[in-house]
Amino acid sequence: MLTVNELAIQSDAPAHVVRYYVRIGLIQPAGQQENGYRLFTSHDATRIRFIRMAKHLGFTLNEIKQITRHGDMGESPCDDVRKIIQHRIQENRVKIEEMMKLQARMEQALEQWKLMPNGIPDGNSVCHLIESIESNEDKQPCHAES
Amino acid sequence: MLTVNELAIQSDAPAHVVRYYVRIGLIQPAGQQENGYRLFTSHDATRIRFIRMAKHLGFTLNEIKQITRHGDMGESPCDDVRKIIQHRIQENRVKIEEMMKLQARMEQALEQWKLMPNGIPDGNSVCHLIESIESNEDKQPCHAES
DNA sequence: CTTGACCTGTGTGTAACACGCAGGTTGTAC
DNA sequence: GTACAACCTGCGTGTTACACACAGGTCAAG
Repeated sequence: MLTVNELAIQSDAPAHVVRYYVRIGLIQPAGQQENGYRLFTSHDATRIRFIRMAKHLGFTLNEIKQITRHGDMGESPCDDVRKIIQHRIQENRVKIEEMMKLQARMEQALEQWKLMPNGIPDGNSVCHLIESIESNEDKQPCHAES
Repeated sequence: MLTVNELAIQSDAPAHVVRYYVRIGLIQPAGQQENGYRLFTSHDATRIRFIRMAKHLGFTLNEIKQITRHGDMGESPCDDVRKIIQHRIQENRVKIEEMMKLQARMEQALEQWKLMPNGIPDGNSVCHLIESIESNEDKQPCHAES
């Protein structure tokens, strides 16, 4: 039987992360010491390593919870796993594109600002650097911000 | 004097976003109706448009708060603005790289799983698809997850 | 016995909203 | 003049995956 800290070492995860996983019900302690300390088995270390691998692959903790729940009930989670990651690939592609657009905007702004002096704000303007950018992008009615 | 909804229309931002900005103190109502409805001026509409522009450039709301605070005290925020965006460009570059690595991991996993059947979990394994990935990456002691 | 280092569970903070609630307001139909 | 529906109000809470703080418990050294 392992305490939180021992489990953290066994599973190669920070102790506060182990506590968090316990708190949200991703892992359950097998028992309890008389002083309230939670006790775990080496099976939980395996479980935590699984969680970390799944996270590394882009699964959220909620999805991992569903997957382990399925697993614990003897059902195969593999179909869900395939579906989720397909969806996540699409999502991520969009996010990356947005972040690259943001990157371009930021770099362009910084370049443009090199030639501009610092201004002192008045009632009409807060920061003329930022205000000088605005309508470079075409404004469609959709909301496509980061 | 404008109500929240009118201000939202004037500034081209969703009303719930306007309410949020009020809540965190990014904008303050100029007055109040006797029924508790908050009232704003057209100056606040300009302020909100500024906030949205700054956000579009990658500034966080906290940073924008600092910037507007500086501006309201008559100090030039321009130096901070330049520094922040330089830092943000570095940060964002790292994030994009991480997300592209994640993308590669996900795509590679999905490809690899095409040849694998769905398994039924037993006591040792939750999902053999996920477990089949693990040690492709070299494990450095640093934590380089998303 | 006391000191100090470490460990424990739990509460709260993070970013930027989204959503829901109970109640207030406005417009129209009757 | 009132009934009803649609809309609007402020505010509380939920979201993600932790990080940090806190007050107290535990253990070995001196």
